[in-house]
Amino acid sequence: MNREALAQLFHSTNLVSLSTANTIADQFEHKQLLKNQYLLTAGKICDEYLFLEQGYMRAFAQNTAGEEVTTTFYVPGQMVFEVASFFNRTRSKENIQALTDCEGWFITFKQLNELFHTLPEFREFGRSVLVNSFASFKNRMLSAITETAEERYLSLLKSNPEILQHAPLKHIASYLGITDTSLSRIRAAMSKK
Amino acid sequence: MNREALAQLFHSTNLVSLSTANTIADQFEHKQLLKNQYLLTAGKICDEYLFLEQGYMRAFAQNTAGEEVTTTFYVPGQMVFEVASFFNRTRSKENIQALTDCEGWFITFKQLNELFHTLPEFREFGRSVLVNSFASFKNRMLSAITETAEERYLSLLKSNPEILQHAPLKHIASYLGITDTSLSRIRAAMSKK
DNA sequence: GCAGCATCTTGCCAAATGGCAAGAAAGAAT
DNA sequence: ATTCTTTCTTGCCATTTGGCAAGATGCTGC
Repeated sequence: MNREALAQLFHSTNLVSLSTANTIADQFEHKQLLKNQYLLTAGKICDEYLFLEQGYMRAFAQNTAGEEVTTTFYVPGQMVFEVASFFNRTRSKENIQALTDCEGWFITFKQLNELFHTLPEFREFGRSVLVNSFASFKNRMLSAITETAEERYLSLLKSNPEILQHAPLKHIASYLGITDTSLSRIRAAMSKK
Repeated sequence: MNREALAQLFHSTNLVSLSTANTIADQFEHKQLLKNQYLLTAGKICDEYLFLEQGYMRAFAQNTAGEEVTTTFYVPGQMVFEVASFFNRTRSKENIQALTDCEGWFITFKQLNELFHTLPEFREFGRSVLVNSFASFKNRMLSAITETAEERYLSLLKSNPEILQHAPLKHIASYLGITDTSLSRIRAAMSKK
């Protein structure tokens, strides 16, 4: 993908005009990540606002017991960054890692703010990214506290089947809030139906 | 509380100057809610951006099984509104209700945007509200999928003990993702220790 | 091809949580 | 004060999920 296509993508959200989208896209730099490589490690300040073009990524944190918990899976087309660390300039509690070889485009916090300043339209884009990920987190929260593990697995299967091809079972299990053992059993039970 | 005190509060976030805070506060209108009264009902578009000055509120949604699930508790000092509905101008899936008699100050979506436009500093305030609630949702998500019900109850007890005084058990239970029966048992077990 | 390691499955049993229903306690309305 | 309603607790048992360990499968590097 080239910058022109990137601009098209920004424009296709209907949040910015094509000329604005072009100015924005000009600021982004191309980025490649190899499988297992980190975009962000815990303790650092997230400074990259990445548009994921190809590949799959995950964010994970350590819970109080010290176990790795996958908090988010990223698929192509999404913006990848750690919201709190990026905007509050605080040390991230999370890591962001490539599940497969990845390609994308990123800008830094400084650049993002400059764009926000010179192109107020772009703020709408930024806000939209934030609001939408907020909403999807709330939905996941709701499903986490009201649905069974099997139901949550089925939702994921429905909404993001590609993830299952690219992430090992244990990551999916921790994302769903269960152990890999339980997930394996759930799959076994489902295949018997 | 008067507008001057409200301005002080905005200013004390260190995100806006005192004069900006005054201009902002001038736009807010006072609001009173009686216990059980709704600020927002599902199906409507959230159009009030409310600073909660006194009292306690909750947001709740219906899960797929049709049961009420409390998604958020609000305590004095917080901004109360449904993020996705307010910013995307979509019908809210959630209800926001007063748990006790409440007082606060609100502006509409239109006013908020005008302020964002005339006082770019205020955008920082708006972004901060969004980013911080995002972060706290993520933490709750993490605790929802990795901690036991008892641990989650203890966290709530520690972080928001006032809530327990003002919300009935069933709301707290659904917020924690368990039944009121289970929560009652957890409390019984704890008091025996 | 083979050693070594990570991944996935399965059996056995334990712990956590839920469902239902009865009753106790507390509040609200008259 | 009495009644009515909501809230909270408890007993009995079912279901869901976890912990541990063994084995099976598959991938990676040499």
